[in-house]
Amino acid sequence: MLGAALARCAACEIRDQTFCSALKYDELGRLQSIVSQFRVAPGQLLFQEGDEAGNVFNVLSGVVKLYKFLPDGRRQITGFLFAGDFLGFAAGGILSYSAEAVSEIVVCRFVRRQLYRLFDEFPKLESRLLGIATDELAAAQDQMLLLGRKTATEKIASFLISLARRMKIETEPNSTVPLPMPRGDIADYLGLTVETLSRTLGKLARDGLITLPGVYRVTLLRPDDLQEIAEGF
Amino acid sequence: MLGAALARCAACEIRDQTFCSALKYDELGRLQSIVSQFRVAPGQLLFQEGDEAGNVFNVLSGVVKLYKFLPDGRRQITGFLFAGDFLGFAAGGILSYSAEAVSEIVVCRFVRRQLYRLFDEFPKLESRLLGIATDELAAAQDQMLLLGRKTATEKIASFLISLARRMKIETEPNSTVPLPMPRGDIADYLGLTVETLSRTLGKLARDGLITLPGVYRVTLLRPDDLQEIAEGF
DNA sequence: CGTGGCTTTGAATTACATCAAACCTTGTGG
DNA sequence: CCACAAGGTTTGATGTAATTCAAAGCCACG
Repeated sequence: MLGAALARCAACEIRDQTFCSALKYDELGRLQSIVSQFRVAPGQLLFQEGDEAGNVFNVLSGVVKLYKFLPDGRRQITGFLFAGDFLGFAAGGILSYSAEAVSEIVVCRFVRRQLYRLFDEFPKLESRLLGIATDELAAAQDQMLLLGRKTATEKIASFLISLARRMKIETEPNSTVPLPMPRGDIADYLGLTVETLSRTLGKLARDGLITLPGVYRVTLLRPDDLQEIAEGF
Repeated sequence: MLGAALARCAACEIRDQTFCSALKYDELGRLQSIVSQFRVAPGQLLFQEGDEAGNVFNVLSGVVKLYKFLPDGRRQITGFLFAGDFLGFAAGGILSYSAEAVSEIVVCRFVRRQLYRLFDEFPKLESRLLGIATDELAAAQDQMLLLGRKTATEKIASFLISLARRMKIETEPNSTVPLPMPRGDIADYLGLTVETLSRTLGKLARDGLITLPGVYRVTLLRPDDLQEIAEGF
């Protein structure tokens, strides 16, 4: 991480997408006093599997990936995080996954103990965090269904649809969605190889469901059909 | 569910394994006043995907499975729950998965709004629930790694080891672990077919890692080797 | 002692992985 | 400004782990 910068919570553009919005405007000072802001270059780690869970983060901009390894190098990406997302949940104070910047990112960093100490003063913060954890649990179950039971085509359709949703792009015909991560990351998120991913994207394009205007962009020609495929029809 | 029965929280044998232990002994009365106890037969639903999240539960005894379906009947079991486990987390007040008794079970049922109302009075309850959600999130990530990247053999080894752990059975050579669910459930939990599951269990037995003294029992002959396989070595 | 539902075993198929090579990009240094 | 590495992506040929389809055991229960 490069140098820290002062956060200006009151002026935060994405406050209402984060747990910070659990606090009222005039309570933000307490948060601001324990937060610092960082810029992180692509490929840099925010933390690693096995680390003490010293810090937690809010993503202000850019993309973060969470992942776990097997000893021989097989990797499963368990989530991509975007602006407004929280990271740092850790069972037993030890992180069981790694977090790495995919693009250049800006994050707000909280010392976990300081943030958790604020819970006494503002229980709404903890409620909000429980709500976030609950949402993530639901998303994790969706991903288990995807990994365990969907075909390559269904996995990719699901990914494109949910990416569009996460990026708040209207899924009307011909809307274009950025793919802000390389093929290897998408493959490791979907439990596929890059070759299968590439071939299956090609097939979706040949079938007239998408076009690939560039490596890092997809146009959804028939999002409704894509959605049906994603859901397993 | 059959008739309700009065709960006796003060006498609860597994209180220290549940969120209830967040309350002191003399505070249990507040919990007891909002809980009722039920016996549920195998195959009966506690709730279903799409339901309003009206109730939450603690499992007192028996085994519960959580699962999601695709429209054509493909199923992913996202978790098995045992004595002491909590269920009912729901994003946005709607349940995104179903819960069904595998064996005969006994559960404590709370009306969700009543329990969540207690959070104001006892913030420790909410902290505990956040801790539980955090643990489940970590387990969910482990399961994603399993589903996305492990081989059939590794999946089954992982399942046997974690089942032994969940059931608090010492994993020393020759300890026997009950398999309290049918093959179809295990397969749908591991993202396999029953045939592959059956064949791979057979292979583990032929390789001298386990024996199958009955359909619903496994003896772990070499748990350490099994663990190594589970972790992907 | 059937009979229906699990479980196991067998043979054939296939979706996806692996191995291999060609094809871009993008950045860098001559 | 161009040549050319270097890394990511796509395409092709082949291999295989797991699925599918099928049938035979095996209980457990009425």
